[in-house]
Formats: sequence, C-alpha cells, structure tokens
Amino acid sequence: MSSELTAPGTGPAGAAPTLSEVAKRAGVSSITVSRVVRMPDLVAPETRARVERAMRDLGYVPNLVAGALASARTNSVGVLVPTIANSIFADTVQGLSDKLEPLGFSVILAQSRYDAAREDRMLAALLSRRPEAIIMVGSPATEEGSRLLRNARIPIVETWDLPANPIDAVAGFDNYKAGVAVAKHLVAQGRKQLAFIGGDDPRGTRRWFGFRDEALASGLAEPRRLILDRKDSGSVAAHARLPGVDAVFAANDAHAIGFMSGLRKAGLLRDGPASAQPVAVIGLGDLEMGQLISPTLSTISVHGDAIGRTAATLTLERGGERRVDLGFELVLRDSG
Amino acid sequence: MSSELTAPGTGPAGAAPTLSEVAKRAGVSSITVSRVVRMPDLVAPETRARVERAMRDLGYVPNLVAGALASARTNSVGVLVPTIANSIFADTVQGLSDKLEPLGFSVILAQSRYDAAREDRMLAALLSRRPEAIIMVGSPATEEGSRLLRNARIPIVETWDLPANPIDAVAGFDNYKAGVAVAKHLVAQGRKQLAFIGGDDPRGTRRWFGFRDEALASGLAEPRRLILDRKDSGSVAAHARLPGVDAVFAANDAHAIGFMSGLRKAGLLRDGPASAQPVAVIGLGDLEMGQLISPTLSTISVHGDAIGRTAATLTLERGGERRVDLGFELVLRDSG
DNA sequence: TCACCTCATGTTAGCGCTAACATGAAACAA
DNA sequence: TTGTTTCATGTTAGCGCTAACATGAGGTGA
Repeated sequence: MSSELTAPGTGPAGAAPTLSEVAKRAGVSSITVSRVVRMPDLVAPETRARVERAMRDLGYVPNLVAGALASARTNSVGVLVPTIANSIFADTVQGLSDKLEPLGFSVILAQSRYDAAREDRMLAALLSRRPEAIIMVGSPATEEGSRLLRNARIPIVETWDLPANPIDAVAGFDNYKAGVAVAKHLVAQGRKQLAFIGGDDPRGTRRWFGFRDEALASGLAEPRRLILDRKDSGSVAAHARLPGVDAVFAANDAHAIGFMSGLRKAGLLRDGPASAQPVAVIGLGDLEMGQLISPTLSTISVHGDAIGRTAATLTLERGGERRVDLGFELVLRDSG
Repeated sequence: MSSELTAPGTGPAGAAPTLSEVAKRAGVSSITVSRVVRMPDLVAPETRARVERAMRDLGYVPNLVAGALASARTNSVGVLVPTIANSIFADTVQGLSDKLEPLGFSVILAQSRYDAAREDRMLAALLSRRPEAIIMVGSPATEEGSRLLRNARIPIVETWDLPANPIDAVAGFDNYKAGVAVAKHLVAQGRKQLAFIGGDDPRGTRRWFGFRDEALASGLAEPRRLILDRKDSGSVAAHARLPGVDAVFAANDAHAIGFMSGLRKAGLLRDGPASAQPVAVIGLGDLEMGQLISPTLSTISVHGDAIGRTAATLTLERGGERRVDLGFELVLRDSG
C-alpha cells in the first residue's frame, strides 16, 4: 500500500502519468513516446524498448481525450436506440460494436426511450463528443434532430427502416412490406378477421399500414388495431379486446408471446400446426424464445445483428452504396 | 443544397464553429460564451440573448472533447458487460444509463464476450478515454485488469456479484446463496436427482457451488452439472443427457425455457402446478417471458435494472456504503 | 567530392476549451 | 470622500497530445 491518500487504488502515486513524464524517464522527446504508442515501426527497436519500459514502470495509460483534440479524431461512434433492455436493438448494438471495437472505436450509447425531446437532447449530447459517425434506430423524430445530424458532417446511419429521404446512409428493411407479407400469408390461410397489436412508433405504424392495406386489397374488412404500451403485459389481455378475430400480427415477438399466453387461458391455443389454431399469431423479431415455446411462434425474422454490422460498415466506408436493404423473412412455425 | 462539397450535410459551410467564432459574432470574449453554455446565471440577460442568438445562427455544438481536456472532467462513465444482446445485462445498462444521462454523463459501452484478453483490452480502451467511473459486470478476470482499474483512481463498481475483495464498490447479489436457495427449495419439494445447466463463467460457477453444496448437505447425491455454450440451443437437448434427473436449476431463464422445450418433446411437461411436473425446472433472471409460457417458469428473480441504478449511484457518491446487496427472490410458479 | 537520399528523432505550434485570477463599473455604507 | 462589496466580463495560461515541419547522422552513387 502506498502512502498516498488518493482513493481507491494503490498504484503509482499522484495524478496519471503523461506522455512527457514517460518521455523524460526514457530520455526521449514526447513525440517519440507518442510514436511508440501509435506507430511503433517508426521507432528504433532499442529506443522503443526503453520507452515501453518507462510506460510500464509508470503505468502509463494514453489520454485519448487529449489525443482526440490534437488529431481531430475521436475514434468513437455515437449510437442512439429507443431502448436497450429487453429489446431486439441490443442485437444491433452488439453487431456494430463487435465490428467497431477491434478497430479501436468506442461506442457511446444513448437511449431516447421513444421520446422525441429526449432524442434531440441525446443527439446533441452525442454530437458534442464529436463522434466520427452516428448510428441510430429509425430517423430523427424532429426537424431539429435532423438539422443537427445534417450539420454534423459525419456519416449518419439510420437503421431498422428504409426512409425515403435518409440523411446519409441506411441499413434496414421495409417495415411496410413486412406488414404486407404477413397479411398475404394470413389471407392465403383463409383467415378473415385480422388484427394488429403493437406500439405506435414509426416502424410499428409502417408495419400496420402494410398489413392493413394488403388486407383491404384482399377484400377483407379493415383489421382492428390495438395500440399497446411497451412493456405492457396488456398483450396478455389483448384477446378479450379483439372478439371474433382469427389472426393477429404482433409488432414484436414479446407481444405475440404475451398474446398467445392470453389465448391459452381462453382455451384457444393448440399444440398442433398452424391450421389447427383457432387464432393465428405472427410475431416479428424471431426471438430464440419463439422456437422454444409451444406452439412454436411464426414470425418475421429480422437480422438485428446484421443490421448493426452493416451500419458499422457504412460508417467506415463513405463511398459506395449508402442504402442497404437487409430484408426480412417470414418464418412459419406452428402459431400461424 | 449548398455549394460546399462537404458531405453529407448541407448546413453552415466549413468546419464546425468554435466558441471563439461564436464569441466574435456576439461581440464578447470566449469565456462569456462558455459561461452561457455552462453557467448561464452568471451572464447578464441581454448578453446571454446575444450569445444564444449567435450560437443558433452558427449552429454551434459545444466540443466536449476540448472541454474535457481543459477541465479534466469527461462526464462519461465506462461500462463493461460480457455481452449485451439477448442478455439480462441490458437491463443493467438501461438502469444506469437512465440515471446517468439526465446528469449529463455519457455511457461508453464495451463488451468482453466472456474473453479475459478482450476484457483487458476493453478496460484499457475505456480508461484511455478517462471516464469518471467504470461500471462492470463481475470482476476483472486477470490481475492485469485489476491493476489497471486500481491505478485509475476513479470509482469502480463491480456488479452482479458480491466479490470478497472488491476494487472499490459493489452492487450485486450473492450467487452462491441463489444456488443454495434453489437447492433447498427442490429438496423440500422432495426432488432427489438434481442437475445444473449453464455456463462456466464466474457467476454461473458460484451458483453451481451453492447448489451443489446445499444438495450434498441435504444428503442427496452430487448433482449433475452440464456446461452449455452461451447461445447453445443445446439446452433443448439437455434432457437427453441427464437421465433420471427430476429437478434442474438453469443458470438463466433462456436455458430454462430451452430445457422445458426439450421436456415437452419428451412428454415430460405438464400444464399443471409444480407438484405435477415430472421434472422441476428453475431459472434465473425472471424474464417477462417466463410468465407467459406454460407452465409458467419458476425462477430466481434478480433486479437487473436496480443493479444498474445502484451502480450509477455508487459512481456518483464516493462516500457511504460501498457494498450494496440487492438480493434475489425465489419466485415460484408452475415449472418447479 | 558533392548532392541527395533514408532513417530516427526532435521542435514548434496549436487543437477548443476552462480554471484562476484580473479588471472595471456600479452600488452602497460610513 | 474613501473603502468595500457585488456583478459582469475579460486576460492569461495551459490541459496532454499530435501534425507538420525541422534536424542531423549515416549511407549511396557518380
């Protein structure tokens, strides 16, 4: 234990050592130390060894804050998601961070909680850290947010959607088409009374429009739409609010599974195939869980991690195609 | 579209405006602009209005990189988790970020992927950004990681566990006791052949020890232990590898649900209460999903978001109790 | 011999901001 | 009047690093 009072560690005394302290100890100039850290090949082996020794002795940890200011490169990207808990967006964050971390980029994470004002605040907060790119789920909710991003002059990747007029780059899929695909499938199955349950966020709403338009185009009555709070276990009770419905598209798998749980209580769930289900249920997201429950969940599968990795790539390469449609897949199992 | 070639935005031309450009435009010194941003009360209303006007005109976004260097405060915290996708740790990240973001702190997120070398690299990367605290799941896997953290002289919060010799602060629960509690319950239920399925990470292993020790202390044979890869859907097939077992503790709910899915295929799952189950299953984490499936999942409930919020608090207040046991709860439903 | 490389290292200036200390005007008390 | 306080604003220096440009030693070719 050292005699310093500085809590909580017990390492080298006093403030964190700087480049020039290392330089002094190694008997070189600070730029040489900087080179040992960043471009070791440019330094003679003996000098390098001496510097490395000094760094180890002092427990030197480079200060990237200072480095970033001097070089105008922060090696960081800002990531904005509605929410990270219990959310498929976690896959996207994982995907992009797996791609970016090995390259020396750090991820600065912010959550908007589906709140436009908070989104704007978080965007401003992110930008004030001068990230080299911003990756966000969806598009800015306000004109102000949009302006901030445009003025930042860095790559901006919008994900989980395919906006018509993106700020810069896009990695997502067509939520409208996903709704269409589900409606088509249910119609082909002979379902008549469709309903949609989910949030009224932009992407959920686009799914709803696709779903509704296709149902109408097929000559069905307009589907019911039940807007649920996030984290609403209300999906469990949703069935009671949808009398007569024989097919449901849930905007995400969690809602779908909750809805199925309600169906089970009502005696309307079978362990057999889709054709045996009094009420068909299709989710979106393809949670692993969907394959483990009974009946297994039919769902729109979306590759959240691929969205993240693609977004990371779009962040790094400024040329080339700036709009990547990663598509989706209707995965049919036993629920509908 | 402006005439600038700078992609991708079309905002004010050229590089991002600086404090002193705003100052020049408003006819004040730069420190006054700085005050308008950080301590507006110290600036006369008219001056403030003039400066705010200039900031808006120029689209000024403060540069926190420079500010951090000058003030030696980055207003950021480093967060290290094993993984964020499909993971209960996302709750913790959400909890701490909900607490820290309103205070102006940013979250720098890194993932170790349960890899000690990567963990050390990520810790070094985090520290080089000079966060004002580090919050991590578990404890450093290596001596090197531990040293780095001790030398950093910032609050360090270890979570999801209660290490005997923490570096600084702790917000978690006793994984050993969780294992004990599950074993006790299963023994009381009259189960004889226990088994544990899950990973061999430090926390999973502590759960296993508690589970095993209690089983042995109750006079049962040593439980089987099946080590599964993460993301192993192997949990589905686990039952086949555990002949004769009548009670299983899964280190997390995902494994528990997968295992139940295997039981169902084997005809060993009932829709009735725990007493009717040929094989009792207890999970850990209390995923919402566990209440939606049938039979409902008995589980050790842990408040991931409370862990995150508590960790955030420990980060901000350096005095007071540095060890918070958030406990756990054995939630009994129908699976065991 | 000289011009001209290459290589290893150094010098200088400055990134954009803030801490700490100054300044000067106005207000007020004795 | 003079000193003292308060308030609004300014000046100066420097945070720790890196870009850009020296410098000087040693080698190379004609």
